[in-house]
Amino acid sequence: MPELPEVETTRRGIEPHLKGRTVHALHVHDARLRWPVDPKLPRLLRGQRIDRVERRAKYLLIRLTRGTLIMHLGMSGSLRVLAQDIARKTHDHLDLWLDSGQALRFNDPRRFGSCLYTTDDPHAHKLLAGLAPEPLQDEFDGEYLHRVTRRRRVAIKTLLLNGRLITGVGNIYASEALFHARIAPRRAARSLKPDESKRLAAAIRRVLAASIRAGGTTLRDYVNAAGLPGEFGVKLYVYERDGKPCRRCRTPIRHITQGQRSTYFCPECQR
DNA sequence: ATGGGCACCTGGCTGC
DNA sequence: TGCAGCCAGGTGCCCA
Repeated sequence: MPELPEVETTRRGIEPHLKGRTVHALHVHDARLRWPVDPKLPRLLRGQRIDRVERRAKYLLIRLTRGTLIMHLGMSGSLRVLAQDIARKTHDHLDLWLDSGQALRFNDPRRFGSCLYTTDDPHAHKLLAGLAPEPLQDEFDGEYLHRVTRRRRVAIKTLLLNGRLITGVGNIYASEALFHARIAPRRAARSLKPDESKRLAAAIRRVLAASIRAGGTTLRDYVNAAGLPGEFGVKLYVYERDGKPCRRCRTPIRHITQGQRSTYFCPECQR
C-alpha cells in the first residue's frame, strides 16, 4: 500500500498518541504476517513505555524502554489509533493497547507487512543495516545518485526500486519522479549524465516532500492514523494514466512492464 | 557484484 | 450470477 509519504504520514499521525504511553497489552489476532509475530511479544512489551516513533525508509520504529518494534506496512497494511474498543474487522491482526485506553490497530489484508522486535540497535538489524540513505536527507543528492548509477546496466526505473541504492521510492513515485526529471524509464542507469542525476535526485525529493505535505496520496484503500483516506492527494502526472494525454504535452501516456512492475511515462517529454 | 525472477497473500475488477 | 484470469502501493531470497 504505502510508499514513503504514507508511512511518514502514519508516523506523524500515531506518534502523539503513543509517545510517553505505557503498553498495557498486545493482542495478536493473527500472527501470520510476512514473518510470524513472536509468540513471546505480548509478554515482552507489557509494561514498557513508548519513547518515540521513528521512520527509516518505509519501516516504522516504535522505540520502547527496552527495545524497538520494527513495523512494515507491506503492500496493503495500515495503522490507526482507536479512541476505545471498536469491533474488529477482517484483517485486523494486531492491537497494541495503551494505558490511555487507546489502541494502535494494525490491519493488513495481504499480510506482507511485518512486526518484529529487537533489543539491539534497530538500525543494525539485518533488514535496516544495508539500506540506502534517506531520500530527504542531505546525503541523498545528485552526486550520490550519480555515483550509485555508475556501471549499472539496469533500467533506471528498476534501479529506483532497489532499496540498497535508493530508499523510499516505490512504484508510483518512481514513475512520477522520472517524468518530472524528463528521463525515460528504460534508460540504463549508467547512461545518466551528471545533470540528469541531479534532476532526478531533485525530482525524487520534490515528489516525496510534496506528497508528505499533502498527507500521503490517496491510494485505493489507504487510510491515515484516524482511519480516513488521505485528503489532498498529490497530483499524479503519469501513474495509471496510460492512454490519457500528458499533462505537459498532450501525447498519450504509455504503459510498460519492467521487472514485473508497471511503469508509466510520456514518450515525448521523457528521453 | 549484478540482475532477473519468484515468492509471500487477499481482494477487486474485467471479460466471458 | 459465476468464475477464471489478471492486477495491485514491497522486498527478501535464490539462482545464473
